[in-house]
This record gives sequence, C-alpha cells and structure tokens, in this order.
Amino acid sequence: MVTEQARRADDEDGDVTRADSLARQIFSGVANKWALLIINALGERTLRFTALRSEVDGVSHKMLTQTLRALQRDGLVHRTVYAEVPPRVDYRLTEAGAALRDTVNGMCAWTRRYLDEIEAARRRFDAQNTGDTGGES
Amino acid sequence: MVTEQARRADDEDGDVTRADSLARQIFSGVANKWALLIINALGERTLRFTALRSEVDGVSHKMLTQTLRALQRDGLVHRTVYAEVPPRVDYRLTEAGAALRDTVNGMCAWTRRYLDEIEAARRRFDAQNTGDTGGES
DNA sequence: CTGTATCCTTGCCGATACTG
DNA sequence: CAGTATCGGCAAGGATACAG
Repeated sequence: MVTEQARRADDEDGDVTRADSLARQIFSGVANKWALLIINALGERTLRFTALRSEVDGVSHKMLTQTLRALQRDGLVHRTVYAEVPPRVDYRLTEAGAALRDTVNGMCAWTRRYLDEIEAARRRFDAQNTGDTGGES
Repeated sequence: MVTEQARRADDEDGDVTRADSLARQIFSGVANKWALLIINALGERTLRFTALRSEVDGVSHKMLTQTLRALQRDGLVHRTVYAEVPPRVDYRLTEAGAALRDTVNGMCAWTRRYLDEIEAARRRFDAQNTGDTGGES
C-alpha cells in the first residue's frame, strides 16, 4: 500500500531542492519576511485586520491584505467575516498555520540568541573591507 | 552586572516586531528563499561554490555569490580560500548557521507534511473565486 | 473597518562580460 | 573555478484614492 505521505517522499514534488517542484513553490511562497512575521504575530490569537496591522509594525495596508490572502489560499489562516457595520473580519491560524508558526518561533528565538554574535561578525567583516590591506597606492 | 544577553532581553533591539530593531533587520535578511535554501543545502557538508550551485537548483551565479556574502558577513557561513590554481573555495556553516539550519529543516519538514493539504486548499480557494456567485450580469 | 484598484518608485534578479 | 561589475526587465511593494 502507498499512503499519500509515502508517495510524496518518493515523488519529485516533495523535494525542496528541485526548482520546479511544488514543495519549492510552497516553500518560496512562505519564505518571505511578511508571511513569517504575520504568522508569528497571529500566534494563538484571533485578530482583526487593524489589530494585526498594528502588531506587525511596518507592514503596509497593501502587503498585509495581499499576504493574508496568499496565506488564506494556502489554508494557513482562517478568515471569518461578520455581517456587521462597520465590517469586522477575524483572522486566526489554521492547524497547518500553527504548525508553521512553531518553526517561525524557532527562527525568532534564533535571532535573539545570536543577535550580538551577528552584530559582532558584521563589524569584523566590514572592518576587513574598508581598511583592508593597509596600504593603497 | 549586566551581560549582553540580559541587556538584549530587555532592549528594544531584540524585538522582532519593531520595524527598526536590529532583530527585525537580521530576521528580514535571513527570511528569503535563497538564504534559507542555501543554508539547507549546505547542511553538515563543506561545499565548493560550483557544487553548492548545483545543489541549490535554480539559483543564479549572481544570487549565490550575493547571498553567500551576506551570510558570511553575518557569520553564518565560513569561507575558506585555498591559494591554488584553479582557485578553490570551500563553504560550510558556522555554529550560528547550523543553529539556523535546524529551524530551516523544520520548515522543509513542514512543507512536506502539509503539501497535499495546501494543494487541496488552493484548489478549493481558486474554485471559489472563479465560479463564485454563479452569474455575472 | 475592510478591501480593491491604480500609479509609480525601488530594488531584485537574471544575463553577460571581464579579472585573477 | 571563483568573483565582481554593469545593464536592463520586471515584479515587489508603498502611497493614494475609492467602494462596500
């Protein structure tokens, strides 16, 4: 017998390394700062559009809607519309979205953990490429 | 006494949600498909430029050098140059890079795990927005 | 409040050519 | 083989205006 999982494991579609695979397409679609930041901001909570907008500092109105729609299409966020006036729309992560959020959490933790190291590395690197050899001309 | 770590935990720089924080800058820099794909491809191995290029299917010469330089600057990959001819350059993850790779691994696993679900969600979503209301004018 | 559409700027990214 | 630089197309993404 061949389960979906087993089929995928053997299928080229499940391979992120292949440029034209479905896995790569999904991976690429989700591997951008706004998607990850939004997923992280949603967390366990249910948030309205405006609340979400103020949580994800720096995101434009357009990018928020756009990214939200993409996430909704992939079934990572659930969108609930209330027939009220003024309109009210709630967003929350689906199970798939929550699962992804776990790894995003890891990335955030990683960022905090290595902040200083990276800052130092940058200074070292930049120093190398400005003073450099020590004598020009 | 105040350690770097402790200072960071309390500092606004460590907060990914702030648009102008260092954490956000680092996060954004690393949250793009090429950086993550390259880190994933490197894994535990030490690879030369060309080998890496063929591992990360679809990446251009330019993007590979460019992204590698950024990763090197942040101290995530280590670059070793051998004074040979033809030139030989090896790339491998540093400890910080390897730590990030763990979470990237998680993202890849997530992609494989939810591949079919996402594909299905997309079909459902797209069906909604084509047939839709059933009658246009 | 939420969403869509339009303009317009910016920078990504690929292709190409040239150096060590 | 590895790296840098330049040009150009094109898509990302911000600002604004307008609709439900």
